[in-house]
Amino acid sequence: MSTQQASADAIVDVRYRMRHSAAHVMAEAVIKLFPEAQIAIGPPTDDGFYYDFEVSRPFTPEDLKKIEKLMRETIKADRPFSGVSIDRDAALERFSEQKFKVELITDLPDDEEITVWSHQSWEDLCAGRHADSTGKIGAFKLLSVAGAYWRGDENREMLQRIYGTAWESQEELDAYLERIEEAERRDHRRLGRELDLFFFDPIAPASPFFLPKGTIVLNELVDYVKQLYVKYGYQEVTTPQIFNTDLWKQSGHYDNYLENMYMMDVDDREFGVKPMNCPAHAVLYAANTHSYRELPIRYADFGRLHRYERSGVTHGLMRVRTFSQDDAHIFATLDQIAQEVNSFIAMLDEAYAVLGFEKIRMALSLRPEKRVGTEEMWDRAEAALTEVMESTGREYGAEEGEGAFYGPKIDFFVPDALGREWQLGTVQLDFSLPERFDLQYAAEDGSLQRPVVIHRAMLGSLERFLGVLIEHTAGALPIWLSPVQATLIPIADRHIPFGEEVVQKLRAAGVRAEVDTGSDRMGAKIRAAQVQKIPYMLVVGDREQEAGKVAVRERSGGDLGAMDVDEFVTRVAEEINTRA
RNA sequence: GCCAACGUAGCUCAGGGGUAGAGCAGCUGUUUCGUAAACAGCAGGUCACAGGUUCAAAUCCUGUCGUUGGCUCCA
Repeated sequence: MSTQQASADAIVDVRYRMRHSAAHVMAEAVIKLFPEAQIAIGPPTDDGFYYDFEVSRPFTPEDLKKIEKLMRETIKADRPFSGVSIDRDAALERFSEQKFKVELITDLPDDEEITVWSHQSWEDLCAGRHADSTGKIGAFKLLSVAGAYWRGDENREMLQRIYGTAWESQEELDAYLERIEEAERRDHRRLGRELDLFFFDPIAPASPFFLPKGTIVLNELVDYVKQLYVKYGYQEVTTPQIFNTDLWKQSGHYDNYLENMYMMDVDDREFGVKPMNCPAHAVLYAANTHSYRELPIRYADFGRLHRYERSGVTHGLMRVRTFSQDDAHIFATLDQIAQEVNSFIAMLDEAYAVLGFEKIRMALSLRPEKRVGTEEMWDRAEAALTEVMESTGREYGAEEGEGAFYGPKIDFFVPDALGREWQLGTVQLDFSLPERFDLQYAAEDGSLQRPVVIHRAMLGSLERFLGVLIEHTAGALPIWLSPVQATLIPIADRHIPFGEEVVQKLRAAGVRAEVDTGSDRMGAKIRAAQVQKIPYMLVVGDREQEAGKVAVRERSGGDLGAMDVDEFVTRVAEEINTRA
């Protein structure tokens, strides 16, 4: 282990202990104020801590202030932490008034050591790792109250969770709070409005309306994906939006996904709006006979999907009720799985590199308890995916039991501005769909064989992808995705005709450009363009007009000086075409 | 779906039982300006929706819808 790594781990450990200790001190304060409170658990988190309580009424902001005050007293008193091991009966006795602790103790395995950690004025059932004393807790702040189910089970008690954050020093705490504020400035919902990309209206809850500018971005993304599809051998198809429920019964969605579907009765028959493309692609495949020579067949579909999501789970563009994906289904032989997944990951890497996504987490999800298919199929499929993952030479997590019931999968996660992870890409093997739709191909020996289906999406939901992209770039999208790529800023009205000429040249070269003809001063026009994150601002005044040039300013603030109009047109068109 | 908070002009927000406010954006006029905000005027709201209390409700109460932060879910 490197020295650098060791010191990073040390910081993580110090923070873990400090935050874990802060949780204890907070519980002590809550019990002082609410003696009847039932306490649940209070662990440290990535940047803070929380503790769950069952109380007669929800906490108010005033309560948080009082709790903070009591916590400061305990921290100031600098009470030492110590842990002791006790036996089960003693533990049950000691926490007999605390039903959640009793439940925890009862559920601990027989050979598990039971410890109690105390900082003198308070003690808690706890596995430990604490600061030496309460004085080591540093700068902290209570952030919010939220409901949380006991043991994460929606059928159990709803508890009140208090979230807090704690850092070694006030400076660190301030820096953390500043990071949160910066993340809020990057919030895609806020930028989506400011940049005129999209908005939401209660008339269609959790369903975005894309304005012309937002639609340009989506279309550019799709155009790019289609370009990759040519290179990687995909065929685009177009399928219906609404299907008779016979399809959903055959695919299994009627039994397993009905609560997420929009259903309707027409002509005394029941129809469902598609939440996924796969059944339609199975119908497409089954419409013809297929030879092994044709495989793999890759059907791509940008069709719009609708999924009813429970109220309370939707979030801006990240989780919506209607969206489209760069979805495709690959019909292949078992032997082709590895190469197909490999090829998909190569394409995904290519796209993510172009889009500037670096922090990707990959997770391999393996067979769940409830599943279809034979053990041999699962063995082969998991082996194929594992082999592919290993061959990438990159880190990935293998998660037992997290696979879909129809096959194992690899998911690709990218964080948003606040560090919350969203699944974008996915590649999933499916043994169920080919069975349900009796899909076949003629093998080399003339026998009829069952293909495997690979579900895969690279960007995933285009809406979610755009949301993450906006947060990553703080709205300064790469030039090829920018709705307006260059804006002409005439210094006085007499320069507008020249500006229009330049814009015509830019547009002829495929550049999205416009003239700011308003009566604002140049400074205000520049500011407006900066706020809109337009990549290039082209100032034209007497000097430029006379010389047939434009004064080029980049949104980064860089001044490239005066350039010949043709030179700039060539340069910017090149930049756009290469997706630089 | 659950817990909580919030919903006032296009946006960001103030007001909090007695005739609806600001900034920005918009429109009009003046200004024609050299790299992040010229000046003036005008217009803009069933205070989410529906009930209730009251002489009087944006304000208090109830419900509904929506949004936000969590939880659960995420084939």
